Amino acid sequence: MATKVTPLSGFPELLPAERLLELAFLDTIREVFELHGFAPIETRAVEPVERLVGKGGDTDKEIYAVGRLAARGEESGESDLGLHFDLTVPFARYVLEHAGRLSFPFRRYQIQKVWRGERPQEGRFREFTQADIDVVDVDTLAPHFEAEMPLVIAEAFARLPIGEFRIQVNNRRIPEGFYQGIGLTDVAGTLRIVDKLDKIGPAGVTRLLLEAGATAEQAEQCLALAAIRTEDAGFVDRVRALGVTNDVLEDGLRALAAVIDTAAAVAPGVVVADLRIARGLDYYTGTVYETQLVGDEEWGSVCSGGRYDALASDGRTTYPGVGISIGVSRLVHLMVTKRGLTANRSTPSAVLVAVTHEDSRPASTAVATALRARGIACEVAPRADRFGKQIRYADRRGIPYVWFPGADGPGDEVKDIRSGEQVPADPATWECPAADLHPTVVGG
RNA sequence: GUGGGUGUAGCUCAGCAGGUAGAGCAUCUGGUUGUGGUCCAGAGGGCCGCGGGUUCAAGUCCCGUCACUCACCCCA
Repeated sequence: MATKVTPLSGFPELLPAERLLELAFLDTIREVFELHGFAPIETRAVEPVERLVGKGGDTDKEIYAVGRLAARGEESGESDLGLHFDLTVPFARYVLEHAGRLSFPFRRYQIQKVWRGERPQEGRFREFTQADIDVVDVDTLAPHFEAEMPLVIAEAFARLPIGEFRIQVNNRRIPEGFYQGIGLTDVAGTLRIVDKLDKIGPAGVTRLLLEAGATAEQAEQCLALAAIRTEDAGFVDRVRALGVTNDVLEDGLRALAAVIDTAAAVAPGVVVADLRIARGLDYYTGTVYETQLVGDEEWGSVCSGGRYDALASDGRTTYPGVGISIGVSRLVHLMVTKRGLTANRSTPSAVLVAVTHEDSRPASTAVATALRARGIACEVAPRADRFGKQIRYADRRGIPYVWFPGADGPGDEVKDIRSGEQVPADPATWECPAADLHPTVVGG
């Protein structure tokens, strides 16, 4: 039965060359994560719904429910399951479940799909991949981990062909204490409004704040705070100059200054204090991160996270943590569609072994086996077409070399179809140039 | 969930005073009988998203519906 196929909005699928690009990104990310000693884990795709709800604010209603078709309408007694919408909530559950077998502080990385049922848009998907690192400890978490997270990301991003980027850091206690200090009680609501600053500008934010019940002076103070952005701990004096005193505020200033001082010493200019950012899910309690690509800030954040002190608790023991997550799908999608990045071929094959005649296919297969034994990815031509077609088969896929087996015994030759150069070669000794061994990232 | 836009060939799109479906690219074949890319010639390929209505006649007008898309919300 021929059913018309249509794309599913928000569930993107990549072509081979794009997937190879994504894999190249993932390889780099994983390598850097492991260089920093993060241990790999994977959690199941589903969690009991009651564990997911209430953790991510408005994401509650975006959770995908999962159930057996046969369970519909029956009193199954099964607990309701939902697909996880991030990797932090499942990780918190994982820590509680396996605490007895883990060593703390526990540092792990996790690269998996997550699902959110929100309306898709450019660079916003319903199914996407996150690459997440977190550190959790028992009862207390040393503050230096909050400086470490963005530095690991900075190292990974520096190895990716994505250009310049800025990791913006804030501490939620700063706006919280500040807003309280000037008499605003709806901290979350105010944060949400101020967060729109980039989109609607100061006048728009002022208008919304006034509508929310703030005075003109309070709105002005909010904007003054949000305007502060420094590459070092200079933000502390600028906040103090606003004349607001509050213990929570002071606490936040101290914490953020510590993160910025540490980060600035290692990666100056990459990690900046930006007091307007407030994002992240509801469970963040202190430091929060957000990352933008320089020149393409309107794309939104491609990496964010923060510190959470109460996400994982069994009632007796609390496991505070801090983590940060790369939006791999968004990053790759934007690189492909906006910057023209892709892989230089649509298959891993470095060599196409031609088939002279169907009768001699075993000889071609033997060549391929010899090449593979030495780590050279290759495939055998699907048909014993005339050589022009076999070369075209390779050309269409970006395969750089075509191997022509000799008629009888020796006499093999390999052709670089880009240059046209063709030389005698032996499958047991031929060296594929390192640059051609694997697909590489091109474009941009 | 709310509002706007768009649904025609694999892809990008044209067609609209209502009169039995087009272009470019891609694919395939041949020129080129075992060495590609250029060029030339040709071919295949469409319930014009779906359902209903108006009409002698609907890809074209009307209504509905679904999908995609942009914005809001929220977020990687």
